[in-house]
Parts: sequence; C-alpha cells; structure tokens
Amino acid sequence: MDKTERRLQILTNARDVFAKRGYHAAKIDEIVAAAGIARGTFYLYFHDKRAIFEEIVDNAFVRLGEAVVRVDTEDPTRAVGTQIEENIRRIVHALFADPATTKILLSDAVGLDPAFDRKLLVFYEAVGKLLESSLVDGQERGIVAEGDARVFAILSLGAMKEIMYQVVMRGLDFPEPRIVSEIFRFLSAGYLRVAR
Amino acid sequence: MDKTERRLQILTNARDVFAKRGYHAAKIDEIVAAAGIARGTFYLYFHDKRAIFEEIVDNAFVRLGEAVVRVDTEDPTRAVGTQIEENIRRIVHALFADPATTKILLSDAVGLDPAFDRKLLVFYEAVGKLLESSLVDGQERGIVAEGDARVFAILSLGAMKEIMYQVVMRGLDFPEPRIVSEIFRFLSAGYLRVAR
Amino acid sequence: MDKTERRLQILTNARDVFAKRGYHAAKIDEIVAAAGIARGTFYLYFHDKRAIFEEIVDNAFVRLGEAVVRVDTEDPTRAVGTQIEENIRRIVHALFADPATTKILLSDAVGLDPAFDRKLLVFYEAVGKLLESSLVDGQERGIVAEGDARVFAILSLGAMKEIMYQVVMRGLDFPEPRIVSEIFRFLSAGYLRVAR
Amino acid sequence: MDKTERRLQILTNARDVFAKRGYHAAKIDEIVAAAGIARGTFYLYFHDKRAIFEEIVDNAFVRLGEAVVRVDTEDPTRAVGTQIEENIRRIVHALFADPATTKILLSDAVGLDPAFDRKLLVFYEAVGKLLESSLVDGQERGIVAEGDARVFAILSLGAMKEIMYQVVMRGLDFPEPRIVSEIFRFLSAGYLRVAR
DNA sequence: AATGAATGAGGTTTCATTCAT
DNA sequence: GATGAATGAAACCTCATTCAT
Repeated sequence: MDKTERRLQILTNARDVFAKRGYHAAKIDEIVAAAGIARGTFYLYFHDKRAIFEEIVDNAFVRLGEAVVRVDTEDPTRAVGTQIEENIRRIVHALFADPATTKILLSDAVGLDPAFDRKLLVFYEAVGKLLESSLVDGQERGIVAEGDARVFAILSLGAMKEIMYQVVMRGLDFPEPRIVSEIFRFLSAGYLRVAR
Repeated sequence: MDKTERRLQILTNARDVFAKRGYHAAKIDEIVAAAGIARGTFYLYFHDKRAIFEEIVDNAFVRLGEAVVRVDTEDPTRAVGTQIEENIRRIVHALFADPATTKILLSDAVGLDPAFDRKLLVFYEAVGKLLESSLVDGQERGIVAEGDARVFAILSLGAMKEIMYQVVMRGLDFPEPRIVSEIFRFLSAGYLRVAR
Repeated sequence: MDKTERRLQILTNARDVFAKRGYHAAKIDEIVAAAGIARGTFYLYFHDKRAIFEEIVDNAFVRLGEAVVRVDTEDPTRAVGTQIEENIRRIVHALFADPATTKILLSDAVGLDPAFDRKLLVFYEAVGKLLESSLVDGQERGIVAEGDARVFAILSLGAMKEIMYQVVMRGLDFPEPRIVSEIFRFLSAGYLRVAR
Repeated sequence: MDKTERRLQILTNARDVFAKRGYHAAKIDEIVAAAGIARGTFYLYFHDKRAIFEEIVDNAFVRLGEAVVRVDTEDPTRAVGTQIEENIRRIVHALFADPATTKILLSDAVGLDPAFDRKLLVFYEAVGKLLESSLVDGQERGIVAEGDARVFAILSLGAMKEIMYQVVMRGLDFPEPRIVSEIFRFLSAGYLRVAR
C-alpha cells in the first residue's frame, strides 16, 4: 500500500470516528484501531490530531467550493433560475455524498476553539461573498429582489445548513431532489403571505 | 452575598469564559479566577463543569422558549404578520441581550458530544414543532404558502440561527430592528424572481 | 446540652459512621449530619478527624484494659480457671457491648498508617505482657503448660480477636457465653489429638 | 523488558510501597518512582490504584490457597499430625517468604472499605471451610476433640494470623520452624491446665 | 458557642505525542 | 517505514479544615 493510499485510509477512518464521537471524544487509539495501523504510524502521516481534523474539513471545503459555480446571468443557453438550482443541487449532493463529513462540518467543527471558528467563518464568508456578488449581479438584472444582498446570502446559507443539519443529525428522511426544490422554492418566494 | 447571588456570579463568569474559550478550552481555574472564588467554592454550587454548562444552556432555552408566543390567527386586534414579527423581534432581542450565551448556544454547545447534540436537537425540535403548527394553522387560513410546513420551519430556524451566528461570531454590525425586518422580509417573499 | 454531652453525642455518631464506612470513607459531613450539628461545631470539640478517631480507639483501649484483671494464683477463694474465664468473659462482654467500636478496633483501625499501627501494637503488647506475666506465674504453679509464654499470649489474643472479628464483620451468631466457653476450652486443651 | 516482566516490576514495587505506607498513604507517584517508570506507564499496566492492590492481594490468596492441602486421614504413609504440621509449615513459609505482602494482607487490606472487607471475609471463609471439613473428618476418626469445628477453625486461623502479624509488624524474631511447632503445640493441647 | 460558606492542597487519571527498536 | 511501549503535562474534583458572621 503506497503512501497516498495509506493516508487516505487513515483519513477515511478518522473521518468516521470524528463523525461518530465528536472531535474531543475521538481518541487517536480508536482512529488507529479503525485504520488497522499502529499508533506511531499515524504520526508518520499526520502531524497531530488537529492536523488530520483540519485536513478533513479543508478537503470538504474544497469539494464544496468546487460545487459552487458562479451564476452567469448573461448566458442565453441556461436560465438563471436553472443555474441557481444547479448550484443548490450540487451543494446538497456533495453534502449528501459524504454524511460523515457533513456531520463534522455542521457539528463537530463548530465551536472547537477560536482558531477553528475563524477557519469556518472564513469559509462561510468566501461562500457568502460569492453568493452575494451573484445576488448583486442579479439585482442589477432585476431577478433578485431589492435588499441587502449580504443578508440574503447569510439567510440562504443558514437555511441550507439547517436542513442538512437535520438530515445528518436527526436522520430527517428527505430525498435529495426534494430538499433542493424546497430550498429553491423558499428562496424564491418565502412562505408568508401577510402584511405586518 | 447570599447563595443565589453567588450562584449567579459564578454562572455569569462561567458563561463569559465558555463564550471566550469554548467548552473544552475553558478551564475551571479560569472560571473561578474570573469569579474571584476558590476552586472548591465552584464545586459547592455546581456538581461539575458539565453541569454548569448545561445550566447555562438550559437557562437560555427557557428564556428563548418564553420569547416565542403562539400566533393567534383569529385575534382581530393584532394582525398575524405583526404577531409573527413580534415573535422574531422577541427572539432576536433575547439573543442580542446576551451575546455570550448566544455564542455558546450557536457555537460552543454544538457538537460537544452525542448527549449534548441530542439536547440541542430536542430544543430545536420543540421550537420547530411550535412554528410548524403555527404554519399549518396559517396555511388553513391562506396566509402561509402551500408546502411542507416542517421544512419551512427548519429553513426559517436555520436562517435566523445563521444571521445571529454571524452577528455574534463575526461581530456583524446590524442593529436589532434591521435584522428583524430582514428576516421578516425574507420569510415573506424570499428574494429570487426567476423561473427555473 | 452541655459540652460533655455534646462531645459524647458527636463521639457516638462518629463511631457509628466510622464503623459503617471505615476511616477514609467516613466523611466529616456524614458525621456532623448524623450528630445534627454544623460542620464548624465539630472542630470546636475535636481537633481533627484523626483526633476523634483516636479518641474512640483510646476509649476502647481503656475499657478493654479495665476488663482485664490480673489473675491471682494465690487467692484461695477463686480458682485460677475461674479467674481466667472471668477475664475472657469480661473482654468478650466489653466487645459485644459495643459492636461498632469493636468493628473499628478490629478492622478500621488496622493498617491506617504506620503511626496508628504503632498505637495498636503498643496496646496489644501491653495486654500481651499482662497475659504473659500471668502465664509465667501460672507456669511456676504448674497450671500453665511449659512453653514460650509470650507465644501463648499472642496466639490466645489472635484467637479471641478472630472470633470477635467474625462475630462483628460477618454477623456470626454466637451467644456471648458460648464464645467464652469455646475460647476457654480451646486455650485449655486445644483440639488436636494426634502425634506428629 | 517484556510486558510480563514490566508488570511484575511494577507489582513488586507497588507491593513494597503499599507495605511501607498503607493503601491510602501510598501515592502513585511513589510507586512509579520506585519502579523507575513514568506515571502514565503505570496506567498502561493497571487500570487504577485499586486494581493493582487487589491483584497483589489476590495473588497472595492464590499462593496461600495453594499452600493449604487437604488432610487425608486414611493415608497410611503419612500420619495425620504430620500432614497438619505440613500445612502449617507451608502456610507460615508462604507468609514468611514475602513479608511485604503478608503485612499488606494482615494490615493494609483490613478495613479498607466494605467491598474489600468482603473479599477478605470470603477468602478466610474458604480457608475456614476447608479447615472445618478436615476437622469434622478428624472428629469422626477421634483425632479431633469434640466441639464446634467451625469455632475451632476460626480460633486456629486467628492464632496463626496474630503470630504472623506480630512477626511482620513488630519484627518478632522467631524462626519459621519455631513458629510452626508452637502453633502445632498450641492447637494440640492448648496450655491451660486448670479446671474452671 | 454555633454556623456553614469558603478554601486550596493534593491526588488520580487520561491521552496526545515521542522514540527506541 | 512501522511499531507500540513509554512519557508526562494537564485537568478535574474531593474533602478536611478555617473563619467571618
């Protein structure tokens, strides 16, 4: 088994243990037992416990980042709405494809410590900024309502995070397409039909 | 200083330390130093570290629970929209009133361990159920769009959690009323004006 | 309630707690709760935990010491055998009269620490010396077999300690007179009827 | 050094520290210092302080149990008296061979707490039962005096315990064979030659 | 004299990390 | 490269004792 495979094997098992136990309750012992390696071997591949956890999170960030594609409001071949829906679909799909990592992202990595909080914030800010600029762009074209695009971005992100959190933590049993369409509908029209 | 005051003093300082450091990095030593008491005194008032943390979270749950009032769709004196907005306002206000606890709720208490995760889920489920039944009620009266009320509840909760998370973690500088009206608007109409 | 009574009340309750839990597991808290006094009050009457325990043991030593009466081999009115039996009877009676203290003596006070071990040894040595000198006296009068009187003393003491230990620890249900006569018989004639 | 040796090394040093200080005053720090290992290493081999102490006591029980051999009253090649004496000899020898453990057994393990008391009682009861059945057997053959065999067993056990206690605690300087013969003589004929 | 809240020394145990083999 | 025994820092918690009221 070559270095890369071995790394991946450790990474995968660590991910499962982190997802099952949470960061602190995940012991190196359990990770190496799951990976079928000796304790010392772990440290040949990862500097420390924190490092492997960060790598798991970072990889997830990369995968999620790749799922998000800038909406091209001028592309005549693909409707803006479709592009947005595609984005949602890809993100939801990436999260569904690896529930253990999703759980880590939405639960275990949260509130680990100030440094990690920062890392999460940076990622969410990056996603938020991307979304925000798309929204601003959309506002100029009249396909996004007037209002603070940054707030829209935050609220949208939160809505998506929460439903995935429920799926992963509670085992909420919704099929992917359903979740995608619900989110899309929610972002499109909200649900309140009242005056205040 | 009587027992109740002393308890409160410890509770308050512990809350700040937890908010600053996160659960695990918060050391009993720092809490007692902040409270200006001896280590032993701490254990006179709280069984252990976990207990005081739970108490902080439970108190927050109670306060938040009290902030939520069932929407009365038949009250002719208060428009439904106003009642909903009032709810949002009260919740946001409760979270704003104690940012340290809000940070604990939205960050430190998350992913602590499976038992605590369950506690959070139970609370969010209770809030969700309340919201959901209001929404179903609203749907019958035509003031809430057709669709899965449970999903609406989850998405709404997530949107609110996220914006408060940003306020508390990043210091997003939005005044309370602004946040309230943004959320209301978001829930009312979403922002996308596109077909897919 | 005057000082002496209060002291006695604490002493009695402490004795029961020590007997029930053993020295280390007996907490000052449990003692004061049993005595119905405040924690601080305890220290008005006893210097520390060790001191009250020592006092309990010392009192027992005094009572037991008083139970032992020198055997007068020249008294024509009381047979030596009767006098010895009387001694055994008084000792056994004293131990039976206060099972809690007996348990403390034979169990809790044992192996507490080197200093306390010394105290026990000193007491047993005093008893042993007394017994030994009686035995030497008896040997001169031909009513005690030849052999090392010191060893006889030790073996006799051990036999008595063990049967009382069984009575107190296991609840061996033997009536006092039975125990007295069994011991007497044992010391008189042993039980083996074999050559080696 | 392999695992078994290392365990033994820790066990031996712990035994000495327990014997020197008593259970509670024996600190893990002193044990590991004596064994020349780090604190953590101790916990690699033993679950906790209690566990290593129990193991020491249990090992002693096993060794002592092995020393006791059932007396065969029908063996024509070995006189019953000789067999009994052999038993005493083996037990005394086992206790002499490891004075530190003997001290632990007769002093430190006594009155540790109710659970441990129970353990000791169980062991002494097992030995007592064995002895008792031999005595009953002996009574049927007329080589043991009439009387309560159980009481005989208890008294004999106590006599042996006490003399070993004196040897180990006070450094009573009696050679092994002397102790064996004194006990045998004592069990055979007692020492009182009086009527009551 | 009585109280009981406060103290803080001290000990056990855990577990991430190192390093000799 | 792999191993796993060894390390030791670090943290929680207990509980006998003190002392202000």
